[in-house]
Amino acid sequence: MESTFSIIAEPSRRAILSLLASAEQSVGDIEEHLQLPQPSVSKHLRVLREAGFVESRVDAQRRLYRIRPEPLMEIDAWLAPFRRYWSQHLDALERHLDRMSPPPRRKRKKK
Amino acid sequence: MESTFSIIAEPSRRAILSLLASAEQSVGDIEEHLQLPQPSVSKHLRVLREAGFVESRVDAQRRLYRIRPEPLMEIDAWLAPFRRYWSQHLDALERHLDRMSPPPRRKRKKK
DNA sequence: CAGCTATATACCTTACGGGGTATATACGTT
DNA sequence: AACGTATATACCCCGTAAGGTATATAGCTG
Repeated sequence: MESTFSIIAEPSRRAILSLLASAEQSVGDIEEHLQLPQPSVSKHLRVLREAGFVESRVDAQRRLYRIRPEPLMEIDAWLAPFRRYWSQHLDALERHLDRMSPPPRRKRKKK
Repeated sequence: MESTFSIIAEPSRRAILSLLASAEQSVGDIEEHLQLPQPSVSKHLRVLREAGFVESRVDAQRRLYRIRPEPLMEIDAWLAPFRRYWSQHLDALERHLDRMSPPPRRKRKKK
């Protein structure tokens, strides 16, 4: 687990980040909101912390986690060269997202 | 290998996409630019193609690959909720990138 | 201090994806 | 048709990361 990109490849980690986007949360808050086992949450938070996506502060026995934007900015920066393609496909995104929302179908080709 | 995000977790695939960002390329072109074995390039292209990141057209025995922006737009859209953090950290990104360029140190704690 | 709550870590197991190598397919050239 | 080039696919192997379970650590409360 090295790169910034592989960190956010994990769905639970993206969910955690999205949750933290609105506000600081404790481990327990995350556990409850996302319905994940506590050790799992802690493990993901460790990965996110070590990669700089989040930082924590202590509040009694809890740790409150919050977003650190730098790694996300890095991803945003990586996208820059592709933005010139955006314009032509203004509405194609919605269709794409619709098509992608059902479980990504595995293609069994040439049976 | 399902999600849009896990696709771009792979460094070679990101390199391929970056290469295609500037212009359409054949498999051989990619192979040579990135110094990757040909089967590896073909395999990555297959993954990228099935996930909608690229499309190909035929030119004699070659296949010319080009970017399809939708999945990248999806990532861009996912970043939206975090953009409100950008402003405070205008220059923090550079320092972050500097700090991250050497191999991400694995922490061996409590031996 | 004992016991409770909150969080972190260690350990085991398993699945999956990527690298490498060999081979198949498709088209082009002579 | 035979051969060469371009690309795709099949197969095997291995590392690694995620899930689950158990346990350790830290702080609070009585």
